[in-house]
Amino acid sequence: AQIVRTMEDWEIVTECGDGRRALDECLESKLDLIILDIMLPGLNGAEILRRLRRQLPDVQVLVFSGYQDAMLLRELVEAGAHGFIGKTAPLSELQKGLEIVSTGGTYFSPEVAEILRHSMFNPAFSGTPPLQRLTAREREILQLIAESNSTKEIANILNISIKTAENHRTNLMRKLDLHDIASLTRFSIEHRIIEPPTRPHPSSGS
Amino acid sequence: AQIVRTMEDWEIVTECGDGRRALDECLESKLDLIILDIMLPGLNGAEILRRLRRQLPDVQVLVFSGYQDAMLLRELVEAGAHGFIGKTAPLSELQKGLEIVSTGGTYFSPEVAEILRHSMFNPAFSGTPPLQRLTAREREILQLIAESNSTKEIANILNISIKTAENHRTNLMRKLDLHDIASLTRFSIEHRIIEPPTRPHPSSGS
DNA sequence: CCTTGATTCCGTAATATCCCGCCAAAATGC
DNA sequence: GCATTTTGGCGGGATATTACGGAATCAAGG
Repeated sequence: AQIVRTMEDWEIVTECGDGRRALDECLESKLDLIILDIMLPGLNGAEILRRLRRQLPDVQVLVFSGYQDAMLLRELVEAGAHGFIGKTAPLSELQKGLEIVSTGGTYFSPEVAEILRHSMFNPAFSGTPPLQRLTAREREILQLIAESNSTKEIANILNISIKTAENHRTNLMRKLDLHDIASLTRFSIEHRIIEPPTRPHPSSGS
Repeated sequence: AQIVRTMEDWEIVTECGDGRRALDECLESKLDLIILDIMLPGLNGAEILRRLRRQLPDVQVLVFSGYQDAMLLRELVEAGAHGFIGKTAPLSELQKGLEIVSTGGTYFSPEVAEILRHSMFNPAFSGTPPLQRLTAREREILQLIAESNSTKEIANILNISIKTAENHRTNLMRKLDLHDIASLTRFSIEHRIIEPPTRPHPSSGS
């Protein structure tokens, strides 16, 4: 996650690869604008966004991601993103997005906006997706499970008791109707809670 | 899996969506040529190929798949595939492949052959990949684990005792240096042992 | 202000499963 | 024959999973 402060010029303040740390950094230092990279281990971008919104309702957030499917975009918009830039977008778009978002506007790159418009009138998106039925805490535990953390490790990471972590897992399993870790892992990949595993492909490199 | 018998004309004999059943069908009915679709639940195509080779060394196998990365192709060639056709290939290629393979030859579509040639001289492929260090049985158990089967269920599916299934799992976990189900699931997706989960994308359909 | 609802937190208990050692016999393949 | 694989067992600790109940917190809405 790259965190940018905008005073008179752009200045990179922090850059960290862990979701939970990124959230803490955002909350501590009072920023006006944040460029959020999703797909972070420990706590994914959409989750960071939801929490940021509650505690810092005024901060502007520009999401920066390599994936841009309709579900993910809707999730980010509902979580309060002010803009979205694909990782393949040219630098000019990033600059434009930064200017607009920093002045309180919203900016989505053209293709992204098109996807969002389509999804608005798609009945397939009318029902609340099962992922949204989970609480923030449950989504957090789900990601940690899919990242191979045991219940004890999760409890240590979140500073809660083992039993609490177990209860959260029980609840999210019931809500998702998934009752084993392999299913939760696949579900997390499907719904972009964790990074989709990519097979090493040496034939196209080096 | 589509199984085709070639007598004078092409005739579709069986079509089944389960890997283990497909293997049984192949072994029972004596075929000359098999079109094998990989990525089957229960037992993936590469695994079927390895076993087919042992019991039916003379059968011709044409692999039919949507994925065509270098690792997967090498795996299939080593397992004894006589040909490979991508799912996006035109019907003419399939026809050509069928003719060549049925007469004892080998056919790989042009792009696929190119990928294979490159991989031959790529040092990244020199070392034996960890997946190959597993035995056939261990790969089978690995897939079933990643498909959310419990140890008891695996034992029932394979008609072995629970303890045996546990031993296989223990051994494969040690060989892969992965010690939890979430890791095994992600590994199986990376290495195409199970279907890579794809997020439903309603904006492009119906 | 107070209540409601949701969320989060913590606990006990019981069962099932996982995961790890150790071991050994039968089948298979070279 | 010999190495590998596959099969099976005993024991035991750690963890997962479920079910039950209770209490503190917090964000609204009456």
